[in-house]
Amino acid sequence: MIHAATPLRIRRLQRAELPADTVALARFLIGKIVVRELPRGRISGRIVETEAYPTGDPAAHHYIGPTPRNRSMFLRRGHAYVYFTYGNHFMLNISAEVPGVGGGVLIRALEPLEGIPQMQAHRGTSRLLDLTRGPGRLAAAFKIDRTLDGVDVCAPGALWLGTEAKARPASLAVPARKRLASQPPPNPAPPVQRPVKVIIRQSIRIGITRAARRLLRFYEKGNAFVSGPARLRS
DNA sequence: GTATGGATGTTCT
DNA sequence: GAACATCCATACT
Repeated sequence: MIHAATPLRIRRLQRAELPADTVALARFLIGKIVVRELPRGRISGRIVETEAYPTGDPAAHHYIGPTPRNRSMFLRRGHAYVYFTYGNHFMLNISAEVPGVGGGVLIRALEPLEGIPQMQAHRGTSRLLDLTRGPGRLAAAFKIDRTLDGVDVCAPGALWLGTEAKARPASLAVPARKRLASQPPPNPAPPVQRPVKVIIRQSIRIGITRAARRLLRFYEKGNAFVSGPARLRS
């Protein structure tokens, strides 16, 4: 695959940019960025795999109506729904519909961008491919737990959604020597290798039993950070 | 590479 | 008591 190196600049997504539909949002979020602000620094990762849990889906936690656990999925689109499952793992979802209507997108895998040493510490492994491949792993790497349930991810704070900003044209860039010494460069992240062309594919969802045949999983074809068996990654 | 079983805590039947 | 939007170690092809 052809790759090109570009500097990483992230701008926050506005809620108006998010499609007002769960399935459309699941597709839209592929290639967008999850940003976690922590005292020791920023962690970020590019979304490479999602699953839609749309309104009326019997596999979705919101299917039974609002409860104390799932109420965040009834918030206006762009809020975090974080829950705990299998006795060990937190899962990060993004609410997707209008207030009072249940809908969510599960973030299943990320490609690590910034803060990799912190992710390694949180996960207890140095293996890059194991840091954020799978919903439980990425939540651990990003230190995501119940305290982030209900957070607005379209607002500044501990957890938000971003997208890659276009590199500033050289003619408009502030020369480094004119910056105050105390101000860091706007984007301290190193250049990131990324595919020039991203192909988004669709499949059945992973790990569910109800409505198991619906094609509501989206992933970046061939990306090494996508979870699941090989036939659901290619 | 794929397959299987155990561990864990919350929610639901 | 069972199920669960999972992970890990282990066994095997």
